[in-house]
Amino acid sequence: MASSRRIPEATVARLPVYLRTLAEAAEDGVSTISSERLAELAGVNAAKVRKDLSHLGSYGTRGVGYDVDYLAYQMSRELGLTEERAVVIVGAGNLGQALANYGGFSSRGFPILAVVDSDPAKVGRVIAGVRVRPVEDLPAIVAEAVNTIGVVATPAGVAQSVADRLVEAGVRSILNFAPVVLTVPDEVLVRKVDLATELQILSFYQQRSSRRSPRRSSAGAA
Amino acid sequence: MASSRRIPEATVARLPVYLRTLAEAAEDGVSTISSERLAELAGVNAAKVRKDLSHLGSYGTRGVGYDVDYLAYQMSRELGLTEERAVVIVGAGNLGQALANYGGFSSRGFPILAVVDSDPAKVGRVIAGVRVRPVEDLPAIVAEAVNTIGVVATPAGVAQSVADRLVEAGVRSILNFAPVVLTVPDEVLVRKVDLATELQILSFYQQRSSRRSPRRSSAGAA
DNA sequence: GGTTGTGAACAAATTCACAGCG
DNA sequence: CGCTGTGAATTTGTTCACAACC
Repeated sequence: MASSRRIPEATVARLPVYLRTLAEAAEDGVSTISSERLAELAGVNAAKVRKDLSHLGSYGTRGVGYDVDYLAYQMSRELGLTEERAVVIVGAGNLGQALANYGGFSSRGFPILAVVDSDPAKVGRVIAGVRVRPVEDLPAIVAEAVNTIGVVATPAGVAQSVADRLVEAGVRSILNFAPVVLTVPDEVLVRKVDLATELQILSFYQQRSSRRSPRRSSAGAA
Repeated sequence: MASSRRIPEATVARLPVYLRTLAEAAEDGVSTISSERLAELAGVNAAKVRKDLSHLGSYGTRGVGYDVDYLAYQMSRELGLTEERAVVIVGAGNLGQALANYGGFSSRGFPILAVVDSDPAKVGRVIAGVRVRPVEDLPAIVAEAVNTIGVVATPAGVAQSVADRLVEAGVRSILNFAPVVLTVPDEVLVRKVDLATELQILSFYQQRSSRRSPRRSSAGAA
């Protein structure tokens, strides 16, 4: 038995992928899935899938595979998705609007609590069904829900001050889209998504590939 | 001497962060920087910075540090940013529009060559200064430039067919925002950005933090 | 003195390969 | 027999600590 706690970081990063894959399989009417098949759909290798899942517990059946619904449930629970979560987007510019309109947050369990902006001209507009509120409302907004995640979708220049306000308002997790390293207290969690960085990484591997593939492409089957 | 080729994947992923940090330092008039200072600004540890930079070559001066401009230049070169690059965005929905309007691509060396969409209603609109063109134009668009990177900003359902068309049109690198695992030939490179995934990862760590910090937060100094 | 560059020690992650179980 | 779960082997990445050098 190895269901004990402390799940490796690399595993945690893959759980959402497995979860999405399982949801798709369930929609297709699949009720049982092998590590081999799950690996194929998730674009990883089967041994890795088994090792990853073993960190959650022994939810498979030898000779059979994993029950899709049960595994998905256990995974959701492990990811904390069974608890209430919400998102507040700071910055109603292009990116903030896109994130609000992008259905993927709400549909995957992260309802958008509010969008705020410091520009009075933007306050009052309605984006994705929610009215843009002033940044000053942050403490009140965060108090409205538990476990609220702050999304920083502002220009780089103001990102740090926005982060400070989020922390002050009680936010403990931040998803940062601004190309800046945020400084926050130890107990606050930050993850960064930098779009230009991703392009630059692609650029690196692109130039040195005539045949060499830097183990990043998805399994090739047609 | 350790300037020899084959840069570790983990290092490559950090180079863009160093590069951005160096650019900021240069703007602030800094001409020389130590690994210690660069590490602080980039939010990593100094030994790691030195190890990372050593993979590029010996560009530092003992007792002094690194020449900001020179190091930035070497890094750009290594990342292939001195060569012509361009981006074609597929999908003129919310995300596609946001990505086009988001200045970060163009300003960091990835001009937007075109935005395409399969919806005739969207074709012809002007987004971020470029007219939306029909997907059928992809081969012509890709032929207009070298090393074009395709950005998939479509709903999940059509992402794979879009990827197929990009590959057919000659694209060798794809940045995928759709929550799907794309299947492409081995020589094509794919990187995925999944926004909901990021939230789910935050969610995982959020629930189990009362004091424990999962080594993800940025250095805390105030 | 100060800072790089790097071997060596350590830690994390991946992959192998197979025993164990249904 | 088939597939999971996992120890052991391997690979990759991080950190330490210091000699080399300006």
